[in-house]
Parts: sequence; structure tokens; C-alpha cells
Amino acid sequence: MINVVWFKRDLRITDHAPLMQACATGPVLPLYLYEPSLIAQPDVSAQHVAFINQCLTTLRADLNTLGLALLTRVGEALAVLADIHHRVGTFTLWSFEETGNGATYQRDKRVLAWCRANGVAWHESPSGAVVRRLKDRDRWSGIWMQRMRNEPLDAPTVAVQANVQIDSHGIVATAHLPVSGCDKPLRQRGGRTVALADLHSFFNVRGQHYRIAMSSPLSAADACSRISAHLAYGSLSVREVVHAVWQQRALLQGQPPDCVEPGWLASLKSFESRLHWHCHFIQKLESDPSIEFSNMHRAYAGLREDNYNAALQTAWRNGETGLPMIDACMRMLTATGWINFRMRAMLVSFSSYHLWQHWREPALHLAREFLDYEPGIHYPQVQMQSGTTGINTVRMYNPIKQARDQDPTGAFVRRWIPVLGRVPTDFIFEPWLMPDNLQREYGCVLGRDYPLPVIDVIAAAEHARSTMWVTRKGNSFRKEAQAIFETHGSRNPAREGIKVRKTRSVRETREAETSARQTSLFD
DNA sequence: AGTGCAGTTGACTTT
DNA sequence: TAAAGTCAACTGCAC
Repeated sequence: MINVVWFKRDLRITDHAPLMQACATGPVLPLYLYEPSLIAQPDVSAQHVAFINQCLTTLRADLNTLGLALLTRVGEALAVLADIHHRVGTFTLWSFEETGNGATYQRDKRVLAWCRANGVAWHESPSGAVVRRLKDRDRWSGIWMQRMRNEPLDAPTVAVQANVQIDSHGIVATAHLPVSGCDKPLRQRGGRTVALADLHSFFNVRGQHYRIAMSSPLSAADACSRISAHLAYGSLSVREVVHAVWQQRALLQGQPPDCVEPGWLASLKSFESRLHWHCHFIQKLESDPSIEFSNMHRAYAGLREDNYNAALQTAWRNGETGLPMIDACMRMLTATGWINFRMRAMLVSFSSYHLWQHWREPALHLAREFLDYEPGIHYPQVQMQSGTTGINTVRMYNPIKQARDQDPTGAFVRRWIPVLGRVPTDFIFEPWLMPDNLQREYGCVLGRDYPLPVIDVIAAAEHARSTMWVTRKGNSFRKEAQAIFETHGSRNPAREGIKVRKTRSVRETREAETSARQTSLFD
């Protein structure tokens, strides 16, 4: 009986339990599916498929070194599996558990039903630290460490190719698939070789000032690890990266403290905590797939859904809101497929609060624009930055303040909005404040060369803030927020908006203790 | 040298 | 991973 190893978003041969187990069991057929109904989903764009194709190129080469040939097929999972079944009879199916979008979830349910009906055993291995059918969030943090502690698996050393007479479709160009959009020439390259090079340069060169430099879009593209897309498609496993962090930290701690360049240890610590958060967020969508579609806290149902404004959404998507920092970030994202975390939060916050748009359509747009789109991180994050989780405080970003903080000279804005190139720094983040004669002098007439702001930042923020807090003050708000916290909340007291005070008075301490559960939710 | 005061800073609270 | 407001302590300076 042959062993079909179904590669999904785990495009590597190291630290790959399904491949390892299949190789130890019998002849192996490595399979990758281009599933038209999934590729046509509104969260998929051409850059994703092009990146996957680069991953598949190195995966195919790596499998070849084991004596295995990658079979790819364009077709729906059920049809392809049935075809294989028809040719070879029953087989064993091996894969990772996937925490994907609603469409892959439904697909997996159909595959499971088909497997049961056809006597095919489907062995799924856990991905990262994500726990399927998690009962108790309190124990999750320990599970992360448990999962990460073991050494990443080496690639299999012995493998036997299964002999199946099916033609491979090879690497399929995006033009032949029902995918939206175009590839981005400036996006990151994919594949294991690039992934390892990115990891190496981060730990040895780029990551020294990660903790500080991650906030500004000027420095983040270089100072961040840039492994997010490699993790999303599995050319690196989270555990491999965690072990690389630990190894690097041990190396630095083995040196005399004054020989370690400043910044490295704080940066590694900060990076490791984000690897923890990576799985923490995916766990939320795994535990509750409805997060992709509807507000986590029901008190927000109907708040913005009917306020859809096509003109505002188009302006936001095209980087034409008239707010230079918003537009520059969106234009960088559109061109490169990447923007740093703080600016992603700002883009979502601006759409949800200042433009008062429901998060669902903007989330789909960003899913297509983020090369590193990972559903389990994306939807919980979008909801958090839109204020609909109920367990996080309202975090409304002021695009002018963020501009001053993260781009003090205006260099970032000028790079992505050339028409603002000659505008002096005093006006660069609020060009509408320029008198007419200066607008003409600097070659940037508002309404002609660059849009007037689509909303008044102060008034829009005021409206959003008051509406959000009125909703939060509703009678049953806390009760449901408590329930959401039980299922999804972080148990780390320093995280998810829960502040740990350094000092407090006797009275404050007593109050805090008597209402600890409530304050931990709403601080 | 001490006092009054405007302006600044930082910790903490509220929205 | 927010921003704005409050308040008290502190600072620099004129007198």
C-alpha cells in the first residue's frame, strides 16, 4: 500500500513529521494540489501562487535528493484522491493539520468523509503549537514549550518512490489558474534556499536592532526577520526558527558580555516572543473558525456592516486617502507585498475607525496584498485592530502622530508619494494646511496633484471613540467579553493590553485585587 | 538664599 | 501593538 504525502502549507522536507512517518511506513507519493476552487477564493492573489511555485521548485529538488518525485495536479482534492484511489486501490494519506480559511476547512471535512467512505486512513500531524480541539486555554502556554522543546526533525534519509502512473502537471504558471491580480515584481522570493538565507542574515547581520527598528517602515523592511512568508507556506517550520533563536542566544551568552554587540539579546527576546504569538493567534482561528466571518463580540454586530462606502474603500485601497502616512504605507504594501506590523495595525485602524468601515472587505483586500497572509493570524488581528474582539481595549492610531513618530524627516512619505517630494517637513504629514501659494510653489496643489483628506482625522476619531465606548458600556458587554477571554485570551499578564503596574497605593492594590478578573480584561 | 511661577516631565487614568 | 487627559513632582528663572 502506498503512502500519499499531501503537501499543503508545509513546503519543506525537514521537520516534516508526515513525510518522515510515511517514509518509514512504505513507498511514498509526494503530492501537491492546485485546487481551483481554493485558488479562486477572495483571499488569494497571484503573488501567493507565484511564491508557492518558487517553494515548490526547491521542494521538488529536495525531494529528488531523497529519490522522490513530486506529483502536482490541478484539480479538486476529492477528484484527485479518487483518481489515485482508482489507479492504486486504497492508500494511506499523510499531511499536517491545516488551520486555513473557511474553504480549506470545508474541503478538509469533505476529504475526511471521503477517506472514511473509501477505507483510506488519513494521518494528520499537528502544525507548530496549534492544538486541534483544545479544551482549556489555561494549559496552552505550556503546550507551546512542550511542542517547541523537541529537536526539529531531520529530512528522511531513506525513501522509496511509489510507482503510480499519473502525469505530473509540474509547476503551473499563474496564468493557467483562476487566480486574481498580478504577481508583484518587488515581492520577496520564495523557497527553502531563500528562507534559510533570510534567517541567516537576520541572525548575523540585520536583526541587531530589531526590537527598536521594527516600528518604523523606514527601517523595518531590513531589520525585521522577513521569515513570515516562509512560515506561512512552510518552507521553514516554527520549531526550526525557535531552535535557531535558542542556538543564537546560547552563542551570544557564551561570549563575554562586553563583546556582544548592543541590541542583539533584547532583539532575540523580542523575536522569540513573536514566535510564541504566531501560534497563539493561529490557535484562536483554529478554536473558532467563525472569527474569519463575524465579530467576535456580538455587541458589535451591525455596528459598521451597513456603512459600506465604495468611494472610501477605493481611496484606502489605492493609497489616495489624502493622509500621506496612510497612503505611503498602502503604496509600499501594494508594490512589495509587505509592510511592518505597526503600520498594518494603523491601516486597519484607519479603515475601521476613521473611515468607519466594517473589517471584512478590507481584510480580504489585505489578505491578497500581504504575501505572508496567514488566516489564523490575519483575522484575529484585523478584529483586534477594529475593536470587535471585546477583550482588547480600543487602539486607535492617529496617522499624523504615527507619521511624526515613525518618519520624522518625511523620507518614507516622500519615497512612496513622489508628488510630495518638495513639500517641507512641517507640512508633509498634513499637506492640506499649506497656503495656496506654497502649494503652487512646491508643485503640490491639493485636489489636483494629491487628494484632500477624505475625512477630518480629529472629528472622525472623536466619533469612532465615542461610538465604541458607548457600545462597551452596554449591560451585557462584560459578561460576553469574559466568555471570549476564557476561550481565546492570553494567560500572560503582561500581554494583550493587560498592564502590570510598577507601583500602586494600598487602596489601589486592594481595589485591583477585589476586581482582578474585570480589570485584567479591560485595562 | 528663598519664593513664586510658568513650563516640563512622567506616572497613571480614562476613553 | 493607542491617544488624550490629569495630576503631582520637578526645573529653570526672575526677583
